[in-house]
Amino acid sequence: MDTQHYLQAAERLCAANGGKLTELRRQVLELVLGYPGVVKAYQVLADLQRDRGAAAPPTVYRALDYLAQYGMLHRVDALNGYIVCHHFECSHQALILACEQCGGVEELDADATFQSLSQTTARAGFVPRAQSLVLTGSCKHCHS
Amino acid sequence: MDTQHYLQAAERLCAANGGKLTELRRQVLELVLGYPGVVKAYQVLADLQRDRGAAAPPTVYRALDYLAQYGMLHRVDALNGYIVCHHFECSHQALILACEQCGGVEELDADATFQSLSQTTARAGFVPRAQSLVLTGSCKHCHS
DNA sequence: TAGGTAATGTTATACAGTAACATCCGCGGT
DNA sequence: ACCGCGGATGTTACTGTATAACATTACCTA
Repeated sequence: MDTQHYLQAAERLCAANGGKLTELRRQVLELVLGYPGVVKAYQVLADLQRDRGAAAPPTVYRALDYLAQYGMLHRVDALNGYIVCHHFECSHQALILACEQCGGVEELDADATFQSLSQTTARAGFVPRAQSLVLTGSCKHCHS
Repeated sequence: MDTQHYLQAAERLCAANGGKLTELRRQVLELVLGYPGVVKAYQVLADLQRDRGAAAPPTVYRALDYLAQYGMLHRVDALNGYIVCHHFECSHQALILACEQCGGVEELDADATFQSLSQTTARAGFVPRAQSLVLTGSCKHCHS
């Protein structure tokens, strides 16, 4: 999916949730799209300051939170960063593989895994919130 | 396992890895043990300052890192905190269930789950590092 | 056009983590 | 006993991450 179609799909997703892909959100989404892997909030902030002259942390955090809330981005806790989700239109659970060596990130569909996890946690009476699972490790290019 | 036996086991674990459960590390471990769920580094720092008069962030982070390195604690990225592992003596993968409502944390053994995850990631050529998986959601006392 | 709501701007600050270097302390070798 | 070494801790200062609180704007609608 190229950037144009991606952004159109993002607009539809926002609209479907009663919101809008505002100029700021679109700009932030494009910035994150421009990075191959995980991006930090303050990197986006710096880019934003370069592009539009002024921006403060809340500005970028609000946009990132919004985009993550509806699945266009995934927050990667282990890395304090964000990655683009390239298939938010299909309902899915994401399994994010973050390489500790090269910083690269890959996303797998993990509906089946999530099912099996849910069964495990059900025995403890625990209901997991739909979310992204993150594994750190080494990717195929990096493991020695 | 009561605190006395737990600390003795911790001492053994440190020794087995060529280290020591120093006074500072023991103190930090006891502090974390005193909390029912997840604890933040700066909470431990405050406790430490109360108990011994002075302490700076590196002091507590070094101790926490050491304890987590050998499995006495687990770091919970999603919450920027740490929890005690009550069964570090059995080799295991931890599956941590963190309740978003009450802040409570439960830990399950997840060797089987980790196996299945590894199989999934192997198809992408990815080798996950042994680590703790964290799921957020709602525990049996809290889901409405 | 007044009033409400969502979004954004602004300031300040809280919270999290680490770099760099100084000091101490226990221990093996002589 | 003394030296020298390495691990652990202390200290200072800083960088990075995130949010609270409030002001302002933009836009829709009654």
